[in-house]
Amino acid sequence: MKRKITLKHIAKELDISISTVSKSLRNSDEISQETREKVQAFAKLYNYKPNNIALSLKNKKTKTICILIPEIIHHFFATVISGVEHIANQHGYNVLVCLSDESFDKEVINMEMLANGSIDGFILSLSKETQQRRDFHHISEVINQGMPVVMFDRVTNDILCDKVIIDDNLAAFNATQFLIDKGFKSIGLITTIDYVSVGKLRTDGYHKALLANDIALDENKILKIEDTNNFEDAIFDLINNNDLDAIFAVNEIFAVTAIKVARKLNLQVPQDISIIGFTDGIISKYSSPTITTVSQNGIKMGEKAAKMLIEKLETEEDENYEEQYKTEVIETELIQRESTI
Amino acid sequence: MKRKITLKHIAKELDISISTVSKSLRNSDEISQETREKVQAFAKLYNYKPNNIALSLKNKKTKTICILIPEIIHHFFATVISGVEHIANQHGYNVLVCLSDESFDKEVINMEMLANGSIDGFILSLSKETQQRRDFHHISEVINQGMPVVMFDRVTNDILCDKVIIDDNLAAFNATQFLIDKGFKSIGLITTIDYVSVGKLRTDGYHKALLANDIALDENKILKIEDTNNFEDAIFDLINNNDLDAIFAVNEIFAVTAIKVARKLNLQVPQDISIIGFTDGIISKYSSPTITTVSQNGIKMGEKAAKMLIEKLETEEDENYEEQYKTEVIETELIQRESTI
DNA sequence: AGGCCTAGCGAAAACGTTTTCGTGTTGAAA
DNA sequence: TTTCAACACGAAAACGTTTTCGCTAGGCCT
Repeated sequence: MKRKITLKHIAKELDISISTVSKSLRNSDEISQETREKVQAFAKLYNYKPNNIALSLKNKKTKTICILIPEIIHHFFATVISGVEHIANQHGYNVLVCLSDESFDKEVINMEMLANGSIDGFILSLSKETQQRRDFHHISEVINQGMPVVMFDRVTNDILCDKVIIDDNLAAFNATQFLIDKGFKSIGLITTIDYVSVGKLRTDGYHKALLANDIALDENKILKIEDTNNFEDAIFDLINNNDLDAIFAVNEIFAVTAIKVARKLNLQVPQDISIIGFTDGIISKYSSPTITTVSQNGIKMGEKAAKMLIEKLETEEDENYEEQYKTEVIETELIQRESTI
Repeated sequence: MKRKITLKHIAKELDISISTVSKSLRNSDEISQETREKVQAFAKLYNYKPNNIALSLKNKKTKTICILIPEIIHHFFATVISGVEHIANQHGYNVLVCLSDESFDKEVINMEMLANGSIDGFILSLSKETQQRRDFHHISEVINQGMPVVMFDRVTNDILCDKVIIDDNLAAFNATQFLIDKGFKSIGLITTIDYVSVGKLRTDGYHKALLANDIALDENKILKIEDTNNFEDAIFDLINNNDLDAIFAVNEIFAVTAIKVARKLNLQVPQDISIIGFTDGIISKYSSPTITTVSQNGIKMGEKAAKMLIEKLETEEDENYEEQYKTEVIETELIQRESTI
């Protein structure tokens, strides 16, 4: 078991000072060619690699960013991480993944733990509980300490920072309009309860589309799901009690479950009822019928968020540039598949 | 923007030495009650938190582990990360996620980058390319430096370290036997090319089951897929050219595609043909018909791997305990759903 | 010969901790 | 009065770097 070799070891072995070793390795012209070569050869031979922790302490930069998300077993978040990792890697950054499990406390603890020099910045998406409480002190605290934060997807207006979102409202509007254009008038909505920001925005988009086309809003045709574990019966009732000719669901699971329920009710998709989902995940692609959906490009969101964060980190040097926060909107796309006519 | 406060600041402000501050905060009885309280109050007021990097440098422990996987947009790996994160969090560790993108080079670079004190240990699953090359020098090097490594799922016998696997061979045997017990004799296999370790093991299990039941092995009924982007036609040919009454697929995607192809060929699943998949992911659960599958408990694997790694890290103190490597086998389960009769 | 410049190197501080080992001041015992 | 222990605290080393600033020796110019 070879222990890691340090500058000190090299210095002692070659009988020169630590400074000389350090400078030789960085090819400083303060040091003679001869000495440089000697040191570099020795370092290579013993496979010297600088200790990152020491560097971090010295430079006050860890070259590590944290992505804090509600959960990871979720295709969308996984794609975001993938995008973040990709860009981070390109710029020599590592990615720490932290999970809040949709819990406010875990979110707070994680942020406090890491705000002590462990990382250079945060990319985060709010937990449900945090959105419900509307308590964001932990985030503003971190920002106040001078640590850059980029929020994505589940964001809040209460915090000033860089953000990456999709236009949930518009995307939902377009999806609903798409259904209306097909001639449907009785369009159901399967959504989440309002405190989930994106759920609310999508619901609003649905409203707007109906309004724009003079279709009366019927609350009976709107299902707000709270318990994400058991909602099949609720969807059953929704479809059974209303004479729907189309459904807009705010996520994949709701959409695929709607298809399943429709089949139970002897309704053919898309012949008898059209269904549109949200999030172009693996389910939409492989379900049968495949699902028409609003694609929410997680990879792009992750990439954008990482780029914004890293740019902030690298330009931070200039003390005298003034803080400017941007909100980037990633465009969505309606991917037509088999679940709509 | 409040800059982070350090021991030095507190010392200067209170006009005492750094040592006294440090000791006071750790409640050392070397320091008078009075001083301790004063310091602690001050620290609390200014929200002092020790700098983790400095601690890491001092303790030569980072309380961070890295999970290095081929990709993250893959339900199984996401569940493993989730399991790892869960246990790591419980023990006060952070999780760095690194992606090899199935590339040997990226795997090597990542490991070399992090083996310089950035992390305390690795949890890893080999990239395809690494398995193909059978070049594991980067891993043995890291182990030689005294850094604990736990491999999971895609492992190799060429490296001695802790491992967490499922019994792929047995699981495939059982799945095939399950089909045989249903009375099927013409069973197709959709698998990967042999250098993917788990693919080979599952193929072997299929062989064994046929052998044990005196069913002749027919190479025509075995499809080895290399290009994971375009294989639908290959599956079409497999089903079309052989009179299969069942199929065992070594992953979800192959299974769901087989169902789709079967439907194209006017074969009803499961009435005309039964299909079993591998990996209990989101597709199996939500496809229609839902897919009978071998559940490979990713969460458990992640948890187990994290537990093994952390145990090694925490007991490493005792220099004189001798290295002992274990291989843990996580049990699989055949989850019966609608794709088999 | 004296002065100055430069090449080549080393000492030391700094990053923020923890910890070991003093050191000075008490008060009490001898 | 001397001695000694206990108490309360500080100095400094250590972790592994980078970087600023000095220092020395040699060579050149006047």
